Amino acid sequence: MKHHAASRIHSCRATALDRGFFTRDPLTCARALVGCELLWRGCGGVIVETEAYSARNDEACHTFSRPSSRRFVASHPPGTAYVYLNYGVHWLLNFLVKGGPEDGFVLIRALDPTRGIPLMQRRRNTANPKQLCSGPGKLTQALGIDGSCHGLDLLRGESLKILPATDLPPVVETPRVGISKAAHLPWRFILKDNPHVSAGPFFRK
DNA sequence: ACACGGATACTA
DNA sequence: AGTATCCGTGTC
Repeated sequence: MKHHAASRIHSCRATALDRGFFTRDPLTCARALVGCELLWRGCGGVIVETEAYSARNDEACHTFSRPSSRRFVASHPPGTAYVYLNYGVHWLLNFLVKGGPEDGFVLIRALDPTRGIPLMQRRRNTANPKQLCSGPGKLTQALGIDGSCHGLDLLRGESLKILPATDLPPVVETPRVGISKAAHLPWRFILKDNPHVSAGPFFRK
């Protein structure tokens, strides 16, 4: 049986994720976020693709080469949004993981849209549902997330929320996309057979 | 295949 | 100041 978000969006989800969810290692968090529903100001979708970045010995993690990123980890609680501009073009959304065996981030790479679809279609300038959130830059544009969201605490305020998965979804792990360092690590997690997973530059699935 | 575009952290 | 790099997308 196929596992599409649309079959689950009308079922109940419990209250939003707590801080303890992000007080684990980045790989556990990245895998567990697949199937959860991300909400931001009336728009949102089920997370269908994530990547883990570890602050411990991961050359692809910002903390490896960016002092500002290490300061961010030190001065914010787990669950804080880490948003940055990549290639001068696209905002990318991460969440801080902290206080467990190792700190790090989870990059949100793709959503299966569930809420605010007309608004996301306008922001993305396309009606194609598969073009709305099928990539880390696409989903931030669709949701209207930019640098002003950097540092927002997921566990405070009501505009940014993640609701837990309603069941244990089938998750496939693959190498991370688009990085030059530590590219072999299988730290990308996707919802099996979901059509909204990003294609990526190398069409990896 | 390539253009687009800016923050960050280097070198000096 | 100048340079290298970077967790991508759209159009060529």
